[in-house]
Amino acid sequence: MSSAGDLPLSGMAHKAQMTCHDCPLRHFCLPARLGEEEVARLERIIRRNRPLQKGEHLFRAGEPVQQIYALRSGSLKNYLLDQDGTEQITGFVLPGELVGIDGFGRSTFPGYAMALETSMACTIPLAELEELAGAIPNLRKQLLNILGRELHEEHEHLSHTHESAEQRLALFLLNLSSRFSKRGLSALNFILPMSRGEIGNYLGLTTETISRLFTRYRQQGLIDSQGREVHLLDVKALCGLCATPADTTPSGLQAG
Amino acid sequence: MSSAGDLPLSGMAHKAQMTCHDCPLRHFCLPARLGEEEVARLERIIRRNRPLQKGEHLFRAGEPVQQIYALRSGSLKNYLLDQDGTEQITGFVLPGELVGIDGFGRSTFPGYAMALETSMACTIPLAELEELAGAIPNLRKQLLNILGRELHEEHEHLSHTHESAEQRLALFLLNLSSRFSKRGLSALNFILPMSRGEIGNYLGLTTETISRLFTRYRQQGLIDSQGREVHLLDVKALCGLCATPADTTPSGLQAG
DNA sequence: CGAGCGATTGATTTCTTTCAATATCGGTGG
DNA sequence: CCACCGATATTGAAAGAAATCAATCGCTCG
Repeated sequence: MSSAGDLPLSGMAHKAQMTCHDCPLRHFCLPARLGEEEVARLERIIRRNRPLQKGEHLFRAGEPVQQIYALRSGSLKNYLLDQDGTEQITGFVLPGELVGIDGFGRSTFPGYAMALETSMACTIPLAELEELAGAIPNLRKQLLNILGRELHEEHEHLSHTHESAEQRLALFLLNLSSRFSKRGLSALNFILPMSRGEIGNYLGLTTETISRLFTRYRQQGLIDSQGREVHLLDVKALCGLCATPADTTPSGLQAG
Repeated sequence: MSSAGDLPLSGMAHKAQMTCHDCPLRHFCLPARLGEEEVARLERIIRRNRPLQKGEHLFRAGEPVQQIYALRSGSLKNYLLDQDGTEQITGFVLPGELVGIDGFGRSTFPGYAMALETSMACTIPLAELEELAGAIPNLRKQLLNILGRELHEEHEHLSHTHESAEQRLALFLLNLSSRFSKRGLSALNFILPMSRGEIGNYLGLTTETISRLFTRYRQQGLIDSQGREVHLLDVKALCGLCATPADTTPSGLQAG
């Protein structure tokens, strides 16, 4: 396995760009759409955190929602704990994405955000953000955009729920690939920040199933992989997996 | 089967309350948190639509996002069409809920909204709403609240993806029950606005599985049902189903 | 160097789907 | 008013996909 292009996410936005203005993720993040002067106003309310080590929490369920976060570097998992203490991963966060937005309208966070690797986040106080959103139309718009997009992605993910394990994992890999690519990393060669178990948990499958699928993909020449290192060899075929295998007649459910 | 308390959703907010001020759903909807004068300002930008008949679309994928909607009465399903034309239901909308919010940040709606029964919706022009959200802090806050809550509910739903069919349907019925109840309808006796097939589609199960589960629940005395009419007979047991089936055995009453 | 978690692989079981055959409901038109 | 129609719902039997149970391997970390 070569390792060309396998830059870790933790390397992103690492240098001392402590301002949105200089942040390479600026155009995906909250400051997108903002003019220079507006960015400066946003920057003024944002604080930076010390880096999180792998396994550390950015926040936990039950903590008061006084701020949300934007991930600068590294990666996180969001998860809920159901009543019997089982972890349910609801999503993975890459640099430039907001964290904690499902806490809007609640006094305390409903879930957890844990670093999958060394990570840094920007802290955005909620009261100040809401106020600023009143004053800056483009910030308001961007906030709604992010929420709307997030909601739609959730819907898409949900709509894949009933597909086969094979399709779901292919979709997952392609989704990651596209997100890495948007951040200037290789779309074809990357290192998974999460374990097989975490992928399975997220997709509603077991560790064993994920492992078997990786093996099968490898045997079919769709990917090459070793541990968390993944190379997409045949993106077209992976896409093909995601589409419905055969055209099954969409029999029921038609309303007029 | 008695039919006490089985008020149809289409009866809600039916009389000529054409203002938010007089709308019984006001406290769940966008105007929650707003003072009298602010409600009046919101009202001024809202239009009412002609009623939708069952099967009619409130909007379709690809239509420009110039407005969102709030459901006044009746019920809708939201769905996506995947590339091979299969319908994927992403949610059901009850009175007082916003529709089309996953269109924020897009030029066109990603999905469809179709009436499950005769329904009425309020139309909220997006440009005006965004502007008003700039001027009214509580409106801004409520908008974010609704989006945040929606996102969280989506996460919860997602986190149930890997549970058994039995658990998922129980969760679904209890969720509906709670939403009906919040709207002043009976929590125990209600009429499903959607078909078995639509429930299955939403939950990632087949029509047959849903049908079998209804039969099983009925045999176990958990519910009584006939067609779309449902009576919850043993809410506690239904809740029990949702909790982990595993070794949380309170007493040995449960037969394998 | 040992311990332990994560990954892989195999065998078996279980649940849900699929295929197939009625049954029932709601509406329509004769 | 009643018979008929299509759509929806129910039920059974068989097939299939993924979970579960179980064992091994490999790597990282202390």
